[in-house]
Amino acid sequence: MTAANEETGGDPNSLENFITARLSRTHAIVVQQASQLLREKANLSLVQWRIIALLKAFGPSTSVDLIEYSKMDKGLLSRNVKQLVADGVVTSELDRDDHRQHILSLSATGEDIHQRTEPFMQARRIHLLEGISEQERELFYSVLERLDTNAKRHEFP
Amino acid sequence: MTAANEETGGDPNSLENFITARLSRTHAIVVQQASQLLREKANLSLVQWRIIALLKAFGPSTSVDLIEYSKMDKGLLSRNVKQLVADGVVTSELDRDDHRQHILSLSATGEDIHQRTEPFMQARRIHLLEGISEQERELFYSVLERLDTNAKRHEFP
DNA sequence: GCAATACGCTTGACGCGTCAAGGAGTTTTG
DNA sequence: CAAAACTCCTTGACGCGTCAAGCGTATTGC
Repeated sequence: MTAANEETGGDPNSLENFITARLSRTHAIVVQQASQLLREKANLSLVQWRIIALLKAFGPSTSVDLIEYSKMDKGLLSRNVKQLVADGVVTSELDRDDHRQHILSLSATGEDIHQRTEPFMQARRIHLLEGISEQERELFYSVLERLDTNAKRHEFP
Repeated sequence: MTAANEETGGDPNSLENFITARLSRTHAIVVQQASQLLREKANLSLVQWRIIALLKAFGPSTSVDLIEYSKMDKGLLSRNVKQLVADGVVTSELDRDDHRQHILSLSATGEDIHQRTEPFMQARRIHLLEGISEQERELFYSVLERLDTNAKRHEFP
């Protein structure tokens, strides 16, 4: 009824909790570190930076495109795009063929920001993956993928 | 300047973004699935369930103990404990030696809830890890750990 | 023994991320 | 060609998770 093993960091029933909690923790650390870097270097949120990176990579896109690429939430995207447009980083123009949607592109400012921040983010990625071999990374991704599908497969029957 | 490879799922610059985004995605899916299950079966949040599981595993503990075990945030813990106490799941009594802290334990109700939900959560874990060998899991954890330390090591110099 | 400091906990405020409702526009269908 | 159904996007509301301020209590150093 008393405390368990404290020295090992203590994973009692070894455990349930564990894989999800473990994932949560690393996720939090990594995201936080990225966010901090972006805030320092460019005063951008991670979401905003992702939008910029997506537009850079895929070129002018609609919201639906970006959602397809990144799987992010409609609402989240909408709010962040709004901010980026207000800041002059992204331009938004009505699609003349379909007035429901807008075509988003990087402005000159946006391109500039991307060019300035990209090196930092690249360095960050390299740093993050330090000591992890190609092979390990592959397996890591593959496990993530299996977790995805296993979790989805269980969404209520 | 145009769209990249759409068929493969499209990771353009292959990428930055990618490891963090990838982690975010799996994290979100797994957490969401767990939360849903808990809400259905016991009307508990994931955080609440973790607290219960920790108290079950480690026995009566203070908030500081729980934070050490789980690395969760003070505030988050405080709010959730408050709720659990209000619901009669957890009992909180003032430490007679140190009036700053309370000793938290599972009530009979709490024990009961744990016993009822544990099997579901265990099944979930097994299901989640299906198709992932012991060895792969080990490596997965080890990569997570390296990501942790790499991310922390980079927090601003 | 009493100020200064440290600790445990609570609270308020904020950003992220998700969901659901609804407006404006487009396509389908009878 | 008009009603129904669908699509794109915005908005409001909510829970999670983090951070910082503050209150009460313990401990330390003078």
